[in-house]
Amino acid sequence: MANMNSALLALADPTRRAVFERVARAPAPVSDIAKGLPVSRPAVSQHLKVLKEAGLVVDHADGARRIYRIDPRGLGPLRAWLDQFWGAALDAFAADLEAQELETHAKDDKDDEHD
Amino acid sequence: MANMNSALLALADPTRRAVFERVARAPAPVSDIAKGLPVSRPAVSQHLKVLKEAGLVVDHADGARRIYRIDPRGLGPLRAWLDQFWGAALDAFAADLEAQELETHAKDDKDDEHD
DNA sequence: ATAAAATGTAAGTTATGACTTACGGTAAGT
DNA sequence: ACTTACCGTAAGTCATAACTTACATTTTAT
Repeated sequence: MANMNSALLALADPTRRAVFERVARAPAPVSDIAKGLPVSRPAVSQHLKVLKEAGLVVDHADGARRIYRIDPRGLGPLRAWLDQFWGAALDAFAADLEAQELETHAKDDKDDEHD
Repeated sequence: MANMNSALLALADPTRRAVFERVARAPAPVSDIAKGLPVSRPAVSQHLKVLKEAGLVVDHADGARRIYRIDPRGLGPLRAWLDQFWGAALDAFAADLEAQELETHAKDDKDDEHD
């Protein structure tokens, strides 16, 4: 998949996000990742599978172990989606909100309005 | 709340993300938002409540209606969290991955992983 | 005053997913 | 060859959350 939807779904779970952040700090085998987490090793394997299918991590064999590392490119679609609302929308929001609040106040304080 | 976790949780659901995108296009009352979606109006109300608690939308009364509009500032923590991995990590990833693949090739050519 | 419109919430149902233990397969050590 | 370590997956349990209908509240219109 590796689209914005799968990345969002993957990162929404706190445990899985902890796995992602751990892998982001340094590449590590599954057992090491599970060491610092309050869930079992198979649970970590399942989380890594979801992260991998979302394009957020990559793995490679190292003997009997599998080393997982972050793939920051998987965050690209999500970041692009966010930027849709971040730039111009932020400025527009401030102006719109202010104008809207002025209207609301004018309606609320109708006993105090003049002109 | 209005932290990164709540924003991520809120935007992970496709229906709720559709509500968010609809509100982002233009402020609208609940009924109008529900018009273009395949779920009931109360469902939209519940989604809007989650989005509001995550700081992603704001609402104000307009007679018997409530107008919802996007609050792009709610995306701030999420964006900041993403940038943790986006900048330097992206460059480091390319170099690390290349080096790692060289090691893998040098040791053995049994790489069977692909997207 | 009554009715209608717009919305939020309560209650109940159901699907999904996060977790566990158990098991099978592969690689390394003795 | 046998044992140990590392890992992925299957099966089953359980909590959560997304949805529905029903109801209560507030505002507007007749």
